[in-house]
Amino acid sequence: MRVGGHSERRVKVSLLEGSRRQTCSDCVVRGFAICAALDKTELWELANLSRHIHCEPGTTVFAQATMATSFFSVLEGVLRLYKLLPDGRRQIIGFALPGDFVGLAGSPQYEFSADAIGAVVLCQFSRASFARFAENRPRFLRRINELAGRELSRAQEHMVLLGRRSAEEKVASFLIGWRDRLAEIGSAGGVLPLPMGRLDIADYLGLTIETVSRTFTKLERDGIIRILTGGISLLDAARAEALSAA
Amino acid sequence: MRVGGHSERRVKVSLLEGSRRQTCSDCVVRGFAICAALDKTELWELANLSRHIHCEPGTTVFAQATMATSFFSVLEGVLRLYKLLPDGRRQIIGFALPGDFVGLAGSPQYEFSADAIGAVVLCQFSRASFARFAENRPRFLRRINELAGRELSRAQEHMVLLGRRSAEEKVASFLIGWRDRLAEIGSAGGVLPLPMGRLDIADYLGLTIETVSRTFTKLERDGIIRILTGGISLLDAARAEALSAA
DNA sequence: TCAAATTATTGATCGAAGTCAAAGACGGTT
DNA sequence: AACCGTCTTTGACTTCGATCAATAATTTGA
Repeated sequence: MRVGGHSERRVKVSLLEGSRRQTCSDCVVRGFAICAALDKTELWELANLSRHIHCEPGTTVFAQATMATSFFSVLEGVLRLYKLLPDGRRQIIGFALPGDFVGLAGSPQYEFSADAIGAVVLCQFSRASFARFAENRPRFLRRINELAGRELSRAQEHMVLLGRRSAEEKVASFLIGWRDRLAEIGSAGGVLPLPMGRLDIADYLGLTIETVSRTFTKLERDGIIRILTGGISLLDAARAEALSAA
Repeated sequence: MRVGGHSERRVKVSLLEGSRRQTCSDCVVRGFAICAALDKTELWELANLSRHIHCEPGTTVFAQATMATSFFSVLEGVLRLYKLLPDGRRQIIGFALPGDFVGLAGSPQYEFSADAIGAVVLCQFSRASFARFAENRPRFLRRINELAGRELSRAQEHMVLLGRRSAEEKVASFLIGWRDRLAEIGSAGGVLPLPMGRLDIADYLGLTIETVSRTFTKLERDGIIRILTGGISLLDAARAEALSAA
């Protein structure tokens, strides 16, 4: 039974149930995805290079060290992006949300793996045709730079978290960061859905599943969050932010 | 006195003593820096936007959260790039070597600080004029993408290191990675100069200075490295690589 | 609606890395 | 060459998070 008197049946939280469209011009992520930099004609051209794909929960979209033949833009759902060590240790390097562009790599192979958490819809481009399309479109190239810069900046913030923060700070930072990312893509507040499991959170934060679980429990005991099935509710955002900042 | 019978006076190792030129076309880093994508005319134009600056050891080139008015390309020496937490904890997110381009940020403020380790020569660009120069040069923009992608890929590898590797693996990975980066820019082998101090290494690896020192000593006891002042010699590269990979 | 499988929580114990403290080595200066 | 300040190494001890192990909650599927 849960500690702290919260043994009632947990409220179920779900996430990002959008409608599906088939044309780029009224795409769900049109405003903030890679294609935000394009005009109508270009959009139509790019549409002809793309196809939508639907992934079942748990599907691997692409695997580390395989040939990087495609790029993807997330339309719906969440991907976990991770790298594996030869002995099976896993580091999740990020979660991709609607609007995120995934698969850009320096090398001809993917440098990490990506799989679907829950159902996912992707916009797929062949690497070659995408590169050809981008080649002489400075506006588009600048847009790619912009997204890559944002990605890099997130990676740097994550290095600080992994290298220099305590377990409690890590979990609090994760919750605040997740909340902010959902807010960016326009998700409701109040309750925070966490579609990924504890193991994913652990592998994202460089912790074990037990430590994550204990830390969630501690945050709940301290009145900072309320644990729900499939998510949490942020009872004391200010305190969580304080933990997450310092 | 050193453990293991290595108490003789240590050999001093120094690094990257190149000659200085004032024109772009025979710049030391011409082959692999950002400007590798430019033709003669463009190079001349870009040269007019840049000035060389020399930094004393320890100088801060730019500080986190200040206005990002300039970009830099490293010509000689090494910069440490780091983020600070409010309470003073530091995470070094990378070392910038000759050819590296530094200061690209999503935001108008620098997202990390950079200071010189030893003497450093930089090629400085004003952000605004650099952006204007790049704006309509797809080749140049693609070059920026390429460098940013490499940077991102390094950051991802570093997240795995910080989140999922033991102290010994961290130190071994650092040494192998450093060796490979020096090799890329054409540095001699045999002895590996380490211009940064133990504290820098610790803050890069998410460890304390004591743990780094103990780990160096252990690697030396195990016959994998030999500790020299200002560097190490890799006695058993294969064993170090094994530690660093798995 | 119940049983099996999966995922999350909790407890007890262990160990890798951190902390505190002291000594040793090195580099610069006079 | 001797002194001073800084950086590095080593030792003793502590602690945070990992590991091992069991229980509880939730989901799935017949």
